[in-house]
Amino acid sequence: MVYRRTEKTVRRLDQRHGAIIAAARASAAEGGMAAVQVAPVAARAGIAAGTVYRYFPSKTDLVAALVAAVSEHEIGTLQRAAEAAPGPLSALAAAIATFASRAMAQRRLAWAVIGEPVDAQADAVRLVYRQALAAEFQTRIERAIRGGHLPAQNAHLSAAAAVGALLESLIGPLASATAEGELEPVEALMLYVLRGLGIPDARARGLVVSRTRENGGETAAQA
Amino acid sequence: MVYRRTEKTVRRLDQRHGAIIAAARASAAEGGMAAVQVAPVAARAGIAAGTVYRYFPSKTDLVAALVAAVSEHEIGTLQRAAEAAPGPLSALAAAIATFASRAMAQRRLAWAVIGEPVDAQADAVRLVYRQALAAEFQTRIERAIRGGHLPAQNAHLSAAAAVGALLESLIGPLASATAEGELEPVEALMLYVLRGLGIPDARARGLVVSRTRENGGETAAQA
DNA sequence: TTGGCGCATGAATCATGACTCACATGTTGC
DNA sequence: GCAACATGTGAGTCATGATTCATGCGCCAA
Repeated sequence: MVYRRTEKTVRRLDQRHGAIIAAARASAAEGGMAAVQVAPVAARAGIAAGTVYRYFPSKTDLVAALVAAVSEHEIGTLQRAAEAAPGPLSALAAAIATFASRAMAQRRLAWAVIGEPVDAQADAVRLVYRQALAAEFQTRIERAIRGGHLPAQNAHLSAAAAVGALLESLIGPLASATAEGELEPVEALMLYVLRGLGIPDARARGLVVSRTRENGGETAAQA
Repeated sequence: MVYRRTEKTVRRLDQRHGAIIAAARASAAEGGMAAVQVAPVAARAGIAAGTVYRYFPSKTDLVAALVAAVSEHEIGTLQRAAEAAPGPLSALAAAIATFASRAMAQRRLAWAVIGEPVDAQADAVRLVYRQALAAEFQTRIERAIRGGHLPAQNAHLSAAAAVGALLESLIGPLASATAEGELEPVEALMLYVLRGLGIPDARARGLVVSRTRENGGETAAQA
């Protein structure tokens, strides 16, 4: 054989792969999933349209990669926040708060990745993330129930309802009134969600505190 | 002039107009909004594709008409259910229960009309319905707060959160586990939503009762 | 340096599905 | 029955945007 990828080449290819996802991410953050089109993304990444297909077999795969990248990053952040909390209940609250404030900080991107419509293929990937998110909540709800911190309930349903409440009121179409990055709604919503789970006095217990922008920042980080 | 629409003709045209919407509705109920395509809808209505354009200037208008028809019907039903209730709180509960059980009975259609993505144009119409729904809840929440039945809260946000919780856990993508038409989740979810609004003991107060299929039926009714 | 292969290019091709329009068929009023 | 107009038809046109591919360039190893 007369050709083998050199270290340098591999790095360049990897970097380009990342650049394409970053470009897709930027497009999504700007104009939602509808703006994630092959030609514009390629232009943004500084390459030709055809080149995209050297890295992703189809646009669907590109979207899937984008969703996966953002998702993994977000869920990881959320898990770390929860694990740092002292008890099961505050872990749950931390998970919710982290998701909510980060979603608010990047409304458009968050909605594109988790809420907006796409084709059936890509939707499957999105579903995985949505489920992972709900599963994360569900696990912590169950743990809190076992610890006697929450009343008995259908944890699966409650988790789904919490996800829905978060999405709809913070980043979904009904949320259009509040500005991107605003944080007051996050507090009000947390009180709602925690009450729904069975904690009538979350604020008194210190589970919800006025926050400025603890986790809301980190705008341009790559997953 | 030698031609004027006769009563009979007007009726026939109106009926065909309705038939097109019904066909669109059937398509949506079967395969979601993506299945609402001009040619199939026309075939279903027993007419040629071009004829659709004698009744609707564009597909977007057809979708808008479909959404409006379903929405008005649903919101009307919901309002009547609420008004029949004895007090503000049970009116709120009735509105939620009605929406939830009817949505469950027609999951796919409900999701298509209110949740699924479409083009920007049609999305505006959908948003109107979604907002009307949230507004309905919001009004009743505010009324209950004024009556001292609910703690003070951001009614707008709470309404949006309730809508989100309902959509997500009953008919949204995370709901896939439960079968269409099933009603147990409705009860569990109502407890969640009412707790979120500040009613920890909805069942004890008789606001949530085991129901078989009070409002869930009415499958094929036209709006 | 050079043969050989991978990589990049972007104009051309394809697929999908809304929309048009020249023509056919009905309807109305006389 | 007929002129005049409305309504229905569906094959063809168009727009959009993903995907392909013939071509050229650059990197690799001997």
